[in-house]
Amino acid sequence: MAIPEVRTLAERVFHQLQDAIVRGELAPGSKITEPGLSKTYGISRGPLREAMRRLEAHRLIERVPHVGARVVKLSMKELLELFDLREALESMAARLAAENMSPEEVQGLRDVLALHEGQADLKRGEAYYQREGDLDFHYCIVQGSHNKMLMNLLCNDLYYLVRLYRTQFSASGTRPQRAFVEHHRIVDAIEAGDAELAELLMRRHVSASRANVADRYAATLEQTASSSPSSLKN
Amino acid sequence: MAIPEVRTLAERVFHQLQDAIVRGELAPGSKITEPGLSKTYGISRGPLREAMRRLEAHRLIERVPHVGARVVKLSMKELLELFDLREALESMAARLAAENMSPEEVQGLRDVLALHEGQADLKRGEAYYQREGDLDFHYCIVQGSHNKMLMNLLCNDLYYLVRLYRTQFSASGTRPQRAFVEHHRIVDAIEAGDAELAELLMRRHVSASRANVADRYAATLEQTASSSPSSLKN
DNA sequence: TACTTTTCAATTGTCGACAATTAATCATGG
DNA sequence: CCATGATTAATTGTCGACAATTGAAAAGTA
Repeated sequence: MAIPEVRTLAERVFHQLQDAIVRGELAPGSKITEPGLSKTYGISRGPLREAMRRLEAHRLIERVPHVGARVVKLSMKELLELFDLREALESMAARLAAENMSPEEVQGLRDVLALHEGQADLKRGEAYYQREGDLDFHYCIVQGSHNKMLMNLLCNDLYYLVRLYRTQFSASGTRPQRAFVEHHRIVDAIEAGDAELAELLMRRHVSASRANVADRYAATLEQTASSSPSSLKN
Repeated sequence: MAIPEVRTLAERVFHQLQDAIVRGELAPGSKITEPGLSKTYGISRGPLREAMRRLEAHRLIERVPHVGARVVKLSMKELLELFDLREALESMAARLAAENMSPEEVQGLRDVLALHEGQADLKRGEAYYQREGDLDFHYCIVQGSHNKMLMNLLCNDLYYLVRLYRTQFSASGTRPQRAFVEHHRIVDAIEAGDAELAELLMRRHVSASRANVADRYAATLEQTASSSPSSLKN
């Protein structure tokens, strides 16, 4: 993930915390105290609080005045809502990408797909890495939309939330082959400049991914019916 | 606008600054210094910096490390991008609203429309207040989607940007009657539970609004062709 | 005069200390 | 034994001071 070079402590610790939360090193719902983090990262509370304010704006932590901050804990309901958002936004991105991407950019997309194809573990079920790759694919398309607002929204604001949900539900649930074919078809549509088709295919792609997550979650619910269904609340 | 009761200085000054920027009291592109604001609002730089970090995350100001912060200055390109976002998101909201709104909520929508209808200046061209009302209408529909992610995104993150653009381009350009009819038709579709139609109508509504803004801007551009076309850059 | 270098004032970044609020502990009474 | 209220420890909110960086004014040289 390569945290970019930063020039201030507040910025550095922001990225560090963001990463720690997304990776699950800071447990969801766990309380984070300023003196604690201050000691952990070796900085004073000033820049730390600034970093926390940014995390709060990005919805990675939740703060209550005079009480404290917690790593956001998510419900399946919200995860599905997030998928709905992505469906609306990424299908739009695909449409714009089909209209605006240059041949060079399309070639870049093809390269990304080829890279994934070479990934050995992709054909099998695991494919944790594929999740990254999958995201990179979506990343490229969003970039190809040439819509800065959309790029900021999806790649800066929502991206880390998506990764966080993924970690918290440990639902690296994949459907690699299927998704792979869909990716190819989407690129085909973009290359052909068929905006309408690209939009439709991306909408279906995200929707299918959502359904897949929902199904897997339902399955794990039944499996652990006896244990605490903690993720149900909210 | 009634700034909500806040329990900390940082939060209060955040809302104050947000309001000042959106209202145009802080000129777009103008540099804002911490000692200056600190004096203006009578607080120390600590909470002020936290407020600024939140404003930065909401894209109302832009910061450069060790240099300073400026009120965001916008281009017509970005405004149109923002409309594209709203088209995708609000049409989705309308669809969900048609599926999820209770009869009571629909009645609330009708009340909002009736309120606007009573507004005298609405029939004439000016109707600055209508913009507020128009937004309230959209607000209600977003709330009716019952999708918290969407509500946060549109009503907390993007709402102030929309208002800011509106102020900076002083494009209170309205098409009241037209928009009014469209609003009514959208509510009709929602009440009928016709999700598909509600989505389509909202999409057209936002799109028409976007076209209206673009046209007006093009007109003012031709009018002031001799003067400095400052809003063009970027 | 034009250009480089140096100085310097102003702003931002960071820190430690103090005040205010909270929630947890403990004591007290029913 | 439980409930209620006071006390206290810990955390958050706020502040002022100091260090670091920047941009511009001033001085010097060709």
